Amino acid sequence: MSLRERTRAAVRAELAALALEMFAERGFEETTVDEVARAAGMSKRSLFRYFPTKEDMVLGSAEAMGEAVAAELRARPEGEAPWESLRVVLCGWEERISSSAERLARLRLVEESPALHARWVQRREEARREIAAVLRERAGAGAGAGLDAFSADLLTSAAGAALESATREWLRSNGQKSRPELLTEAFTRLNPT
Amino acid sequence: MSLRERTRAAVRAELAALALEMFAERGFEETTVDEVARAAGMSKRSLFRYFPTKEDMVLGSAEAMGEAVAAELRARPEGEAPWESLRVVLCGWEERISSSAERLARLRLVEESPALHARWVQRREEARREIAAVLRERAGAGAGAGLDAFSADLLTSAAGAALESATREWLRSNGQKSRPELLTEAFTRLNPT
DNA sequence: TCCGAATATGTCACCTGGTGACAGATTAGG
DNA sequence: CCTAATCTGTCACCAGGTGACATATTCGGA
Repeated sequence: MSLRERTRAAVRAELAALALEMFAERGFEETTVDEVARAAGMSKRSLFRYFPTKEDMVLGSAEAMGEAVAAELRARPEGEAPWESLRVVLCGWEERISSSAERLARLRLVEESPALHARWVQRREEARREIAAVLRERAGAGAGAGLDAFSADLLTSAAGAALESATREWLRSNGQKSRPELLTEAFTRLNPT
Repeated sequence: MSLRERTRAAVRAELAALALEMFAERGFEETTVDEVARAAGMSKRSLFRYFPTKEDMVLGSAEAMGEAVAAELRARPEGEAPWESLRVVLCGWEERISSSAERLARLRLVEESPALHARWVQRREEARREIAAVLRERAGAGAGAGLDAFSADLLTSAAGAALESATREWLRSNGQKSRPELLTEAFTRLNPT
């Protein structure tokens, strides 16, 4: 990575942190992009050169997740049941991500702001599509081989529901409960055939 | 209902039909509110007096559904398992709604336009919250009495996933398959404990 | 039938998120 | 140090909404 790319990424991270702070304090809708820009010492136009939309200042680059999960899913053993694959990959992902105070603030913000939540769900939907495609194209024999579109949709949507419920419960516990455990519990209760 | 309210509702329905037609033809994002307004022979401002947002011209008044489902849910027998209650109510609802060509067009539009889909999910999320509250406040004994917040969230989110998957499969079949049957299938496969 | 009050509409100005275009400042890297 | 790539600000603009105010329409009662 070149120096320019690194500085750019650093500035972006700084801007995201600033924006998150301001949004958490004064509310997402109530805070203007112009205000964030001026607090960061730059113009609205320049700020929009770092983030495509206002929502992205909070959500960050979550589009990478879908692709990564899809790749990990492809690496799972052939015979494994798709639901089990999803559980392993998502729980593993969950264990790797830090459940910091910043994450709590961000998720709370997302949960409370409808516009933000809508964007967030949209992101997850894109990821879900990718993951469903992986499940459909699965090779090999056994229960999880080459799912039809309906089954792939149902399983991935259910996994999304599990994630969502685990997140909300985590928020209710003020970040005290273990996210991986919550997710495992949700996956276990939902046991699609 | 007074005459004014009736005419207002009629005009609203006419406007919604016009908007749906225009959006289906030229795309949702590509069609301006001003264009719809002028096609309807009124100003942008007046059009916005019939619909709070552009998206509502397509989605209509879906907020009534959440409340109605919640009410029906409250009327289910005390001992019934919550998942079964959800299945019965939602499938019953599905059987009552006409699966017309217009509905197909609307759902296709919603599925294809990200902004529209986001709004739609948001609506369903509001309904889900209401329904989860009903499940939590359930009286009586048995498996479904007084669910904790996590269980209520998980079950309602899973029901949402079932609805979503059934809808997408219905769209893939060009409206040929039976929505109630698809929904029943989805509910049966997802069998949370 | 006519009048007053409620309601619908149009117009205008304005805000916010977002984008294209262009000019000038900055800086990486040879 | 020089040049080319990049960053930045400014300005104009678009689309979705909203508030305010004036005007027209229409409903319901006298």
